[in-house]
Amino acid sequence: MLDLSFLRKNFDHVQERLQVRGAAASLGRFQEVDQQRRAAVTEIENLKARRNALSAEVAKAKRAGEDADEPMQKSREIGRQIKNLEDNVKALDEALAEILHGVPNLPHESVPVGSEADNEETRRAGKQRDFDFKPQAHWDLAPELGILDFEQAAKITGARFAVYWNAGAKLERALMNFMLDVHTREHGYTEVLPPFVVNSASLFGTGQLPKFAEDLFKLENTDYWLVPTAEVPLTNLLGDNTIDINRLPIKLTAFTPCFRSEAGSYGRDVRGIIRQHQFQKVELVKFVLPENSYDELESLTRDAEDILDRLDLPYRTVVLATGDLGFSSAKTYDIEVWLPGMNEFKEISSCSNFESFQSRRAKIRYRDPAVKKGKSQLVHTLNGSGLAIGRTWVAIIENHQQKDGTVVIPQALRPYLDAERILPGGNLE
RNA sequence: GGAGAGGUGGCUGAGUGGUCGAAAGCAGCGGUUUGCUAAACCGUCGUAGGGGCAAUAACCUCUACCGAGGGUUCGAAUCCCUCCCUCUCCGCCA
Repeated sequence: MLDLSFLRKNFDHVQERLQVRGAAASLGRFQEVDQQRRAAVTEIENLKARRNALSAEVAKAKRAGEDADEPMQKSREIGRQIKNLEDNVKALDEALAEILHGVPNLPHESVPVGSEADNEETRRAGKQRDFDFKPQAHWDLAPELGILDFEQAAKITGARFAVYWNAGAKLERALMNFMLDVHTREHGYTEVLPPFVVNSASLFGTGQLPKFAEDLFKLENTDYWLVPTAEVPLTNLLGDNTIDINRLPIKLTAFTPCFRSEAGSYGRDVRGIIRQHQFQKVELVKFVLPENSYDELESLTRDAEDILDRLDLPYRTVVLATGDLGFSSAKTYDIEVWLPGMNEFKEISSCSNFESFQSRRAKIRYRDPAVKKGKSQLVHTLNGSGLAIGRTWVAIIENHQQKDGTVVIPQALRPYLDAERILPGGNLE
């Protein structure tokens, strides 16, 4: 959410910045509604001031044992006027909120202008292997190895779910532990295990609601939703809070499953486990001082890339162009891992700086006693996948597959599996 | 699931219809004093929105906020209704 007074004072500038991300229309009738609302609010407040004065008169008269019919009569009349106006303001409030909640964040000036085609590669690392055989896609190789099964998942649940067997399940668990260990022991994140179910207020705080409800799973007859990402519980963990400046930056990491309805993506990534209704992820979230947030975005992205480096997985990092940015983000790096079986780079992490877009919604502030009389200010929030475990699983299977149909486990992961290789039949060796 | 007790500022906690944005204490901030640590004393101390005003400074002023939302009333922290949350006991359960 953008700052209301900033928006008022810099309307043309905001309009311009929204234009470059293809959201110029999102402001709608903002100015008109805002003006009407302010006029009505001022009128109500004036009436309330008069009513309060009259109430004081009533109180005074009654204490003195005098008659108070006249001010009571006047006050009652004003009360009626206020009631009428309040209905009007309520409607205008709702209209304004609807507009404001639907306006995406403004792109940072360093973000390339354009569409997805204008995303710019900022880094490339790891060596893409030369295969002396045709590498298989994971949706062929993994079921062949007996570590991944779609038919039984379809039976017990439905499409876009998978069952992991044997070494497949262990690999997923090993990746979870490996990622959490690296981030907590070496990158300075604090591990959290949050609820996998959140309420509407939390989803509003991070920006999924009200606009993207159709992407989520909601539990029937409740205000509960399955988390689409740990970003939601982690970011809202500090919601409605004023943080002491000495505690910043706060860096959190969590493992959670993530649930997404994938409405509107029916034709895409239908094979394999690239796009599932449930996948596991280790998430990184930071709360930082505004002046540091872009440095923090760089280091957060490095923290995510480090996992790929350690797993000998080739990748490239791209900065998303304005038109490809997510709703809440001011700047995003996508990390894309190389998948030789699928023969393409595939997003495995998305690292974003939301500036104050989320903290304004979720009310996450900090106080600096040295500045502005210690008035509280909004923190900047960031997050990124560190990493999506399912896609990392795919990357390991596809990149480290051997001609004989086995998969070599990367060195860094061996202590977690106590094995070097996945054999046909889904066993470890 | 059943019974009961509660939710008030950064914290503790008073307040059952008007003079309450809210006592008191603690913490914080500014100062005075004592040779240090520490203490004592004085002062100050919520948030948000609008207007004065051109200003994201100061000041003045109005409005709102005592878990959330409705209602009663000239007037609500206080009375009524609904919901949420916390605690205690019982039941059930991993």
